[in-house]
Amino acid sequence: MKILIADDDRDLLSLIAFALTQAGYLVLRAPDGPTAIRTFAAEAPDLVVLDINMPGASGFQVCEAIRLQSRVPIMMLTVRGEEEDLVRALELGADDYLNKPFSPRTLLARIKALLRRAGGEAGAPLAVGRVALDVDEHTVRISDAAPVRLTKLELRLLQMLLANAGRTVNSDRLLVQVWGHRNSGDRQLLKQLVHRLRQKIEADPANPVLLQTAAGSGYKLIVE
Amino acid sequence: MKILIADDDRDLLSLIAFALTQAGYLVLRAPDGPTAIRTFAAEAPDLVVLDINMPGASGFQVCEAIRLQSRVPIMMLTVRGEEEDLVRALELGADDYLNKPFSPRTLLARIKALLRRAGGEAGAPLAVGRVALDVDEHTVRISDAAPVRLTKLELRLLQMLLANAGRTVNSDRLLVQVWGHRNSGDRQLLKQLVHRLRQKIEADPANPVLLQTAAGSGYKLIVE
DNA sequence: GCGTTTTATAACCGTTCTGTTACCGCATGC
DNA sequence: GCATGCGGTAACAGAACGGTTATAAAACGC
Repeated sequence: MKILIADDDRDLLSLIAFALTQAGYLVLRAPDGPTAIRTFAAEAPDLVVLDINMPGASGFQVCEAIRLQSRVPIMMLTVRGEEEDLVRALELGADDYLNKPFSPRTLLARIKALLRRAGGEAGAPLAVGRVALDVDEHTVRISDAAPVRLTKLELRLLQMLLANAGRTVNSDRLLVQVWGHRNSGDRQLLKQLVHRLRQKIEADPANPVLLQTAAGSGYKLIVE
Repeated sequence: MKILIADDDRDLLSLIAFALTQAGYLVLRAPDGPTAIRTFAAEAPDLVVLDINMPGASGFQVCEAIRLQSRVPIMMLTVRGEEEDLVRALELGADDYLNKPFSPRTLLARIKALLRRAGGEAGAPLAVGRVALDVDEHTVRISDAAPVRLTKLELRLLQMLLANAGRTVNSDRLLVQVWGHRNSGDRQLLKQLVHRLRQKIEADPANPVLLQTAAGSGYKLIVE
């Protein structure tokens, strides 16, 4: 589980990072808004914690930017009493908020709750239906077949599709989440990667059952 | 074995340093928090002893800073009665504590115990399956073969793998845990170390059975 | 001090992965 | 018809990766 934390208070950032690392999460840090947006695109974390006051781009702007491309759970850090900020954050699509100051313990509890609510808090093997992904080992297992080894990019793509299992994921979003920086013109990369992934996970790659094309928009993973 | 001691009481520092040097350890001293953090980064000691009250940065802060990059054993020196401090220290990831005042003999005993159990991350046994690691002697024994001498780094790597026996350990994590500070670009170090370790513990180093490669992610130890 | 061991750095090689280019088939629309 | 856009496939070259060897630098033991 990857968690992105954006806060310009270095001490607080360290404290939070430490607490979450201890709890077994992989922590990504961002000291300001632009970095947060870039890191989000590059790493596709499973949850985002945003401070509202940050240099470069406020938590609001970051929240908005992220919501354009993802439904990842977002937690906002607010200052007690600033009711207006809170309302605005929730309107922009934040999922939860926490008043400063708070204890790491509280944050951890809320994060766990949020992840649970977001669906499938799984530790190592991320399994949905017939698809079981082992991120550590870089392998997938389809139904009861032998595990197949995946490359870094294949793994990322499958992670993204699995996180949105059953729903179509936009090609542009996949490009951003898998490669992190590419412009949307680079469709060929995705085409190739899908093709290579199908060779590995489909019984009949020419007639895909799991990884289906949504013509004109993107791809989706069928796991029933 | 390098031990870093951080304490602003010069007399106590000298006493401890003397006792540990006599016992055969290499002692690094730090009179304050920032120095401790800097020395840790530069020297990557095998154990850290921290006083809680120090100028510059408290033992808590130093502990936190170290834990962000390493799982090195940390012992905290506390004042009897300050229960809260103790709890906080352990929460921050300290491994043991000692109430002041204490005798050098007691400290030495506790340090030895800490170093002994430092191998396995959650107190894992030093012997798993066919691999038996003797941290004190710097040796491994595979099945019933003769014990093999290991260097410090080889030992550290094997400790980390053994602590996660059967599971893949990420290359970046290994770099951090074995060297303590390296950036992830330094793959060559790990490559070399794995190679040297295989020469020592594998029956056929060209076809490793115990220390296997997980392509794209890291290495794992197979102990069945 | 000296020689030995250990660790770091560099270079080379084969394999795998990734990005690129090209081509094919198909549907759409003029 | 033909041009165009889109998705799938094939082929290839450069990059990245892991293993190996060699050599330099640092640490260690005496």
